[in-house]
Amino acid sequence: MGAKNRQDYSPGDLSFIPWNVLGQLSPEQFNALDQIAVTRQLGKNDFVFRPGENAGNVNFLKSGKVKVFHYATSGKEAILWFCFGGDIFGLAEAVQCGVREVGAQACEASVVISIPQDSFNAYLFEHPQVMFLLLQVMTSRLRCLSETLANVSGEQVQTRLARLLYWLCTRYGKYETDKVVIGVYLTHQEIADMIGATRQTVTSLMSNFKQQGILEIHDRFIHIIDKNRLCAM
Amino acid sequence: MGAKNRQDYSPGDLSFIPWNVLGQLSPEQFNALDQIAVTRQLGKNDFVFRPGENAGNVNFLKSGKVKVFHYATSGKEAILWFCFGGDIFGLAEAVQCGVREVGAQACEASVVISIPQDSFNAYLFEHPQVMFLLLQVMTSRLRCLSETLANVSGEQVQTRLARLLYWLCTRYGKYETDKVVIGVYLTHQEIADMIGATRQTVTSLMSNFKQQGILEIHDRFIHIIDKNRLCAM
DNA sequence: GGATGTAAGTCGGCTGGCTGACATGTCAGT
DNA sequence: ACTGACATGTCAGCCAGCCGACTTACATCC
Repeated sequence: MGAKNRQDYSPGDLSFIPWNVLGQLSPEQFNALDQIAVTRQLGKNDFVFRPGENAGNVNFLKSGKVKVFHYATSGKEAILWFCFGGDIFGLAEAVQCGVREVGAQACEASVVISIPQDSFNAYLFEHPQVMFLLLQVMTSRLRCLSETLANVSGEQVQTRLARLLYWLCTRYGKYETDKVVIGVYLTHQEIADMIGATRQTVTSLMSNFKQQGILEIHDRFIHIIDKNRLCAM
Repeated sequence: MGAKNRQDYSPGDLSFIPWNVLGQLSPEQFNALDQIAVTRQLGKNDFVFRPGENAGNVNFLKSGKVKVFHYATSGKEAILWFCFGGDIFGLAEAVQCGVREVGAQACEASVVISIPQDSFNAYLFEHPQVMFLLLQVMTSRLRCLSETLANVSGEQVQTRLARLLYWLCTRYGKYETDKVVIGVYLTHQEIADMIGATRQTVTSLMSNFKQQGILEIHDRFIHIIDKNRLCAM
């Protein structure tokens, strides 16, 4: 079921359960799902759904990048996570037939498939293996959010940024000789929204990290030079 | 499956899916579960499990009160939620065979049943209805944590406290004539840990609320007099 | 009774990080 | 080449809320 054994696990390594759901389905499971799905093409900044809408379906991201976020009353948005190829999103409200509390917005051109809630639930009972996989993915996200929450409510901004970068390394990092390239492009604003800080603070902390030789920016991508120093914070 | 219909739902009302899992099982489902479980009696402040331990089992709370929390490096603890009769906890790590990232501690004398991970997974495949219920509960908690995260990272402490009190009303409130009694006893420190603030700040804000006539304390229990004013914040 | 422990209440001082404002750099479209 | 849109970089001012320290009020236990 995609669970590696215990040796692969290190504290804070939340990629233990791959979030890519589609990639973990058997061809038969995937086809059955694909048949009840509707495909949607999205441009940059298009919404898959907005907070307040009625939730009638579940979504999978075939390609692109989608952010799932939550608005505070102040208008500030908290990014819960980014979805990449194969990720499921919008399950929570669908499975509970409620109103969307979060929004999902494409950060770049993306392809999304949507499945009506009822057919999806029926599908799950026909494929208990998939239901179990989803349980694993959801609990994995729960752990991830728990950790984020503990960080935001108990750590300084610098620490939170260091943690986020470290986490991005383990989840989206491409390892090269003596450095790690974070394979996703994030703006300072997005980073700020992920750690509960302001854009300005992120900018200045990133400059600090650059000066300290912890990281470098090339082609808008973050290269982590000294992962250990990051870990120490 | 315990899902009420849409009319019962109001924004922010996260009690939509009851978290009480045991109470939603059929007698047959419960007995099958009970047979593979080990019962444990816990005194006040006993740990069910601590952060860092290997997670080999899933727990249900039969009676009492257990808090699930996450330590920050500073030693500060973030309380993720409280568990009451029937709640499941410690599923995340068990289902992923990992190390505990959170701790679970009894706040009062409690009775817990524990089920080894392997037998529990087998049980789930034999009872897909229960697996689906867990998926609902987990996604419900995911929503709850998402909301908390958005609050902590985007709202003032006063707002966060007001939100927490409001949420406690809907989840644990006993409605009496023109007031709501929050049916769980929480110390200021615990409240602070739930909203990412300090004990002192909570104390002084609670005094404010008392002076404003929003709430009263009787026998250590919080009575909400003016729920609307709370809601407005 | 006294001792010990835990929760609640109060206050002054300090500071991390937010606010707002502006300058610079870069890209896409016309 | 010009324009608009968006990202990054920088800085002064300010304040919400943390920190540390102390007091009071109840419990519980010997």
